[in-house]
Amino acid sequence: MPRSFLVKKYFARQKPNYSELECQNDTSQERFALAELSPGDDTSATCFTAGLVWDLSVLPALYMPTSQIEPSATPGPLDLSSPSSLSSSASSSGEEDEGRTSDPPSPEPVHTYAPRQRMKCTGVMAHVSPPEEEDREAPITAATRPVFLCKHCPKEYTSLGALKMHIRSHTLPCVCTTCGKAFSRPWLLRGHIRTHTGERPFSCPHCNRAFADRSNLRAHLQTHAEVKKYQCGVCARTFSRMSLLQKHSSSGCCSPTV
DNA sequence: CTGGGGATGGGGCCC
DNA sequence: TGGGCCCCATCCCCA
Repeated sequence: MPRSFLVKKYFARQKPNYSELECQNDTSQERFALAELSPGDDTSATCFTAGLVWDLSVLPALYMPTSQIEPSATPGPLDLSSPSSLSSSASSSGEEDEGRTSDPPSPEPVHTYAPRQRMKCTGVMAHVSPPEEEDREAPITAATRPVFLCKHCPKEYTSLGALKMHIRSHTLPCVCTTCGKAFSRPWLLRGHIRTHTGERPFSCPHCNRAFADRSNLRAHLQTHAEVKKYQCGVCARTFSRMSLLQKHSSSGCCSPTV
């Protein structure tokens, strides 16, 4: 269930000093440009793409030996003087999203509370796992299929694409020009930019309340539902969010969950 | 304490 | 193969 258990837990818990987002794993050789990313720092190689800032010095560096990373090869400061691009293009991309908003959540089955097995947050992968980690389904047969290892953390992937996607969560190449916060994916940044622009392209058909994020609208729609998505297996009470159900369960209505 | 909004992360899927 | 998006999930904060 928790998909963000791997990295950057600190991200949500504490408002990070974004200038410290560099290499939490302290792979001392690996020095990604994010270290230089601070609000207003235009010296890092960044460029605008539809309101996004891409740190071009990061991406190519991911997949080459550090010895090949040539600092001088990174493009010099690009033209960052497009202040209007932030809000305007952000809204345009938001409008793209809006075009797809219209599929309201179909009637979804009510989920009874059967807490899924929480993946162990060990950060230890199969090939280095102690034997007791056999709870991992589908044991990896390292001998028969390629394994792509993240050099920032112990995670491993069976496809390069998946690994590249994962590595972005370390390098955070998408940087907000307003506050300097970095994200792993462009659309995450777009969503973040909406917090600056106030754009809320997702509106509730029931109450016209607007949201900047589709997921939040979806959660909100649950509040309109008579029967909510998450149901207590003991008292049959329903909740709009899993977290509420979990609170409910752990607060004594039902036998405490583990 | 509960319910809900805001913000964010990541895997999977589609093009 | 990569980018974009969907969907689910989580955490924080506030009323």
